Amino acid sequence: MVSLSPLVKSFVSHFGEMGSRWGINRTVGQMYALIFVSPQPLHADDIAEALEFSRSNVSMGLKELQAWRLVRLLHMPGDRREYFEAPSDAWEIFRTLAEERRRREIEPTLSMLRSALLEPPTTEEDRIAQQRMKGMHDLIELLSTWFDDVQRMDHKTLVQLMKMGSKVQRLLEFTGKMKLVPGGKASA
Amino acid sequence: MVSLSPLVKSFVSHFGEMGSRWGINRTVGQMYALIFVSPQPLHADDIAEALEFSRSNVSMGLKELQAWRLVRLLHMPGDRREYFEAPSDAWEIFRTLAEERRRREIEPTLSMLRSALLEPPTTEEDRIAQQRMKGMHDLIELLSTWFDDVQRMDHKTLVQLMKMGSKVQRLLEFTGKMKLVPGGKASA
DNA sequence: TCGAATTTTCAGTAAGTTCTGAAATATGAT
DNA sequence: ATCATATTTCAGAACTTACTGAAAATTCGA
Repeated sequence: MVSLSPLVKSFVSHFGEMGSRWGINRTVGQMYALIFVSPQPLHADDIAEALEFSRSNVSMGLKELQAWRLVRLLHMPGDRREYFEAPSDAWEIFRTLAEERRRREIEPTLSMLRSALLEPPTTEEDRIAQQRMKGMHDLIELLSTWFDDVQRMDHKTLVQLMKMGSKVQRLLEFTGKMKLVPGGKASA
Repeated sequence: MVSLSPLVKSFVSHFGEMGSRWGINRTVGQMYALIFVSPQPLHADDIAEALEFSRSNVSMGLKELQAWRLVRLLHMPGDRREYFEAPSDAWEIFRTLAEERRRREIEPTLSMLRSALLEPPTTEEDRIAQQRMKGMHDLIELLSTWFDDVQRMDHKTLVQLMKMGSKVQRLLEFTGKMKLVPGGKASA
């Protein structure tokens, strides 16, 4: 794969742009995109050549992608270079991204908020500040445990649920009249 | 408010750190945190003084926070300076953030993918690349419309749903046996 | 309309980050 | 153990972004 098709080129460069809006940098975004669309696993020199990056930059980038768990390292029989591939199942990618972002961004914030809320407020200002922090804390925690739960659901159910969209509201209203309630157990 | 309490200080500086992991920069993150916990609306000089930033930096930062719709501009009677406050309802903030990120990050990617998928593939490589792009496109679209729907749901239902977590799965299995199906209408 | 108060713009600099090439290190076949 | 191949590290260069102070523009009361 010495030169990229226009299709792949535009995908790769879009990921470059977008990558920098996320924490990931431009070249790392491009590397990921390239690995993602590649039919075979790639090794570092493939990537360096295709994207015209220095070999060392590719090495760093691959380290970062591994840290995000967005690429998998593998070996080809009779070749001692390291090859990389990206999971092609979009759900798996989404879950990985969500988990990593949560670990890096949400958890630290939650623990900061928790410890801030333990401090006894000394002034009226602090009391109000804590009140707002509590609102933020509670929402983050709610979303966070919900996400945990949802991740454990099976794939098909999740799609079914999403496709229902807000129709689920009617379902809840309806079952609210029965014994199936949050925290309870289904029974007709 | 000439000096910040330790409580507010640590909240503000945490948001500084975190801000830079998001697209928002350190000082803008701090400005937001300060406005968020402040009992009263603040004007630019308050912020510049409290955080020791230049007045012009504060002006830029406020512009950015307004662009993100994270702060609201308001006026105090008999004072022509501009005051800013942040919505204190965590749900509202979450919704705003989600909408803005979607507009800035998701939509452009979706439209790039859509146009990439319209190209007739010329090589086997491109065919595979498009297949992967399609997986990504479909997931993003599913999540995206789902999010739209959910946003339209009322607040209480949403909390109820989240608190159920994966128990919703049992509910779906259960109602699957009745006439309430995705796309259909509830009926006992 | 003038002028004081306030906000915005912008060029220049400071700070931060990304990328490279060269050197160092690691790996595995012989 | 040696050598060829592959990967990593790292100091500095190139680039990008953030921040400031000074000047310009805007706003509103008198």
